[in-house]
Amino acid sequence: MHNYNGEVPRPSPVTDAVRSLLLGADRHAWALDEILTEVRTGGRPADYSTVFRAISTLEREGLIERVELGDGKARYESRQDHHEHIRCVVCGEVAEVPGCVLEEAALSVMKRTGYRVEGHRLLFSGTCPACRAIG
Amino acid sequence: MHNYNGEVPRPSPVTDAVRSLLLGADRHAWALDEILTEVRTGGRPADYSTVFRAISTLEREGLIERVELGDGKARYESRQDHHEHIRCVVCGEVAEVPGCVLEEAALSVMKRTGYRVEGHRLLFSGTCPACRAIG
DNA sequence: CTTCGTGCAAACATTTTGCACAAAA
DNA sequence: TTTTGTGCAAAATGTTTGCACGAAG
Repeated sequence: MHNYNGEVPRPSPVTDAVRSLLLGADRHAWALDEILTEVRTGGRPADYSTVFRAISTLEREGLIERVELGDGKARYESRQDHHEHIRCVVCGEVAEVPGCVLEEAALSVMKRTGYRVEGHRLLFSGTCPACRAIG
Repeated sequence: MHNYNGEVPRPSPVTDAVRSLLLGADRHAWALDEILTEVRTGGRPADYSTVFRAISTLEREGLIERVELGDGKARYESRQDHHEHIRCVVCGEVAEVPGCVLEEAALSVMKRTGYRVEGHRLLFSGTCPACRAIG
């Protein structure tokens, strides 16, 4: 494929794989090791550092966003299709909360803090159905 | 001071200092190194590991809570006086958002995910007044 | 004598960077 | 020949644990 300058980009299989994974159909927050595993499962040998650099590029381009959900590992997800998360306090399983409940809260926050609000990240915690069934 | 059993607890200056810092008047989210610095500033030599263990104890007792605000460092704060945070995307400065805007969202989340909601953590991001003045 | 709080150092986990090489421009 | 994507290894950062000692019960 050609870019705007008519130049033919050099092939970058690992970076491309990371790109299509995070911006593809199944969009959610991926940890670095999960991305690596997924890329390798796709038949492509890849290195952690290469995945990291691909992620850094995507982040710099503003296509993805770093998310921390409380387990000490950074995750990354597409900046489109904004949604919140909920994590089970028992097993750590993370699910997504479709929709957004607080776009309208921004003004209130600005009044209270003086910050200009440009985004938010909301993490619910609770107990998932499976853990509720067990415990 | 005596406890319920009439026993005299052994003095634990470092742990006590951490305790009163996080549960004291100036309540906000503290990173481990900030806690260590603060304790030492208070005139008490202390070790990182001791602070860590004090934090672990407080967390196990349910008095404080681990919070991750996106800069790769864990923070801890009192579980009382619940509030949200907002972080400046330019300088990283973290401020608190007084009040809570979404206690009522829990039911909605439960309906959408099937999780029983037991808590939440909301992090706004934006630009703080100082960075807006500079940039 | 036993227990507990602490410091020191090392182990771990995760993220980030330096370096070299091969393939593509 | 120069540039870029990649792998390998190591550094850097932050969290957690093992061990020993000394002070308080």
